Amino acid sequence: MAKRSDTPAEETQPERKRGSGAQHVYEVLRRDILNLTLPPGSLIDEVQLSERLNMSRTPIREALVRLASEGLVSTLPNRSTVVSNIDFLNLHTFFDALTLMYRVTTRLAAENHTEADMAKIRACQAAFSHAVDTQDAQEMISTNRDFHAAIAEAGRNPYFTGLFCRLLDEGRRLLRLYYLSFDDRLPHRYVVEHDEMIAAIEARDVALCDRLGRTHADQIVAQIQQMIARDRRHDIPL
Amino acid sequence: MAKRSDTPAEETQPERKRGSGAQHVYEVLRRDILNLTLPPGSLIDEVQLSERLNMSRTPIREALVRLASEGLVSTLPNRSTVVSNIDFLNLHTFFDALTLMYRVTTRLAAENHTEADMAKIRACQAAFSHAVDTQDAQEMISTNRDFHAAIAEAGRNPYFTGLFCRLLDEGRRLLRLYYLSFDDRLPHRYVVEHDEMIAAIEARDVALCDRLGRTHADQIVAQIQQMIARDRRHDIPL
DNA sequence: TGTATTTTAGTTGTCGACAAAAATTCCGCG
DNA sequence: CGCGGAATTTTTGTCGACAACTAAAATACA
Repeated sequence: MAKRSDTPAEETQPERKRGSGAQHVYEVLRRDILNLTLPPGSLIDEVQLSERLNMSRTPIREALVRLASEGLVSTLPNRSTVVSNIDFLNLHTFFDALTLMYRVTTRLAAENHTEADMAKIRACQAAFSHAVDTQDAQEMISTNRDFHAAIAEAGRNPYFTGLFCRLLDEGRRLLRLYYLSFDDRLPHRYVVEHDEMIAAIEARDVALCDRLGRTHADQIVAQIQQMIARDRRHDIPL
Repeated sequence: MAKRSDTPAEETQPERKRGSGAQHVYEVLRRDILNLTLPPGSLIDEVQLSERLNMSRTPIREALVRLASEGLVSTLPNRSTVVSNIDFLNLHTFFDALTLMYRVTTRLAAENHTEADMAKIRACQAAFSHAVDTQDAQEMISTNRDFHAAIAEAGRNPYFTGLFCRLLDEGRRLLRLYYLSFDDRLPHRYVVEHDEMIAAIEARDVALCDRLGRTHADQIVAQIQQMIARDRRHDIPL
């Protein structure tokens, strides 16, 4: 495959703290994967990465193992590791899990949130609203994820939070696929729904949170399905 | 021709297949952690392990990274990694997640199971029933986990299956803590409930599966809480 | 004797190198 | 010109070694 000259330059100084090597490459790779800078199916070359980040292959391998156990990359034995591609055939399982987690985390947030949690959630919502105002699609996707992650954190259940964040990241890649140069008026609806969620959480109205979580999930699922359906037309061979 | 490997005992000969080093130590450590052979808080010494398993530190580190990202061990920076201890203060979050996953996976199994799934589930239930008959506590814990994991597999949602298996493993450690030399007549009740679950799944009765999953979870949660409460008495200082 | 500081031992994180396996190229033969 | 197999190249999995860092032991000092 042809090398791309616009690889993200991460030339760090040789001055690095001792334990942070693997952590650093983990964060870099994770960010690039979620931003689709490394599109699904990309081959990850260890020595190329080690040269680019000025470190040995050992910390890179450690980061790859971590990413593999989170499902972000797949490593074939004795073969190169590739960025996991999105399983369009089983998207419904993703939607099922996402919907349930939207509901559960919002409910739990209503029950367990503190004032500090609400402050964080409001800050995330402000960032999301700003991204919508400025029509920044990438920022919208990222801040939307942070908003719901903050709600999950307020729910105080690390098991749900862990699964939900994983799902949100997967959704981040999905949305990024279709949001590359496209936007519509739907995001305003999300801003409104987010505000409703905040109010319901603060009022500790569990039933309302459940309903809002479900409808919000339905919105996003419907949007993604619509995008896929619209995109399907290009797949017809002539 | 590929070389034939003997029984994967503790002391493996230098004859090992190339890619299987890290996998092997991962499985060994995982088994020992879940069996409480390595009790929570145990320090894991890399060089000691490398000597015991006749391999370098590199594959051992890879296995430790994987275990850490699954939460089975915690690795302090520049310090030794220890087996994660059970968070008794936040057990309720564990119970919440476990209950929800019991319900969801059983429901999905009712909707999506095939005949092959039912065969596997029945085989697991037979193994569990046999363990109950022979009063083998360790085998009961292990086969009970496999039974519910098989139901989750039949539900065909890898996100739920992943979280559920993680919870079941955590529960395996919890039960093992209290089942060391103790058993009562409760397991028979589990056999009956398992049979009811199988019937409900096969009948594709989603509502009944939901109810059975919830009550089954309640049983287990109540049992664990009772064990903890009984154990608490010893904690009173005089 | 108790406390602060230095020394020492031990463990982890990183490195470069080497061997095995796969991918690729090269070459002979039909 | 195409194809099968051997040789080469590339990439991964593993190894031993070393530096950085932590914890404990030993020493100095009030």
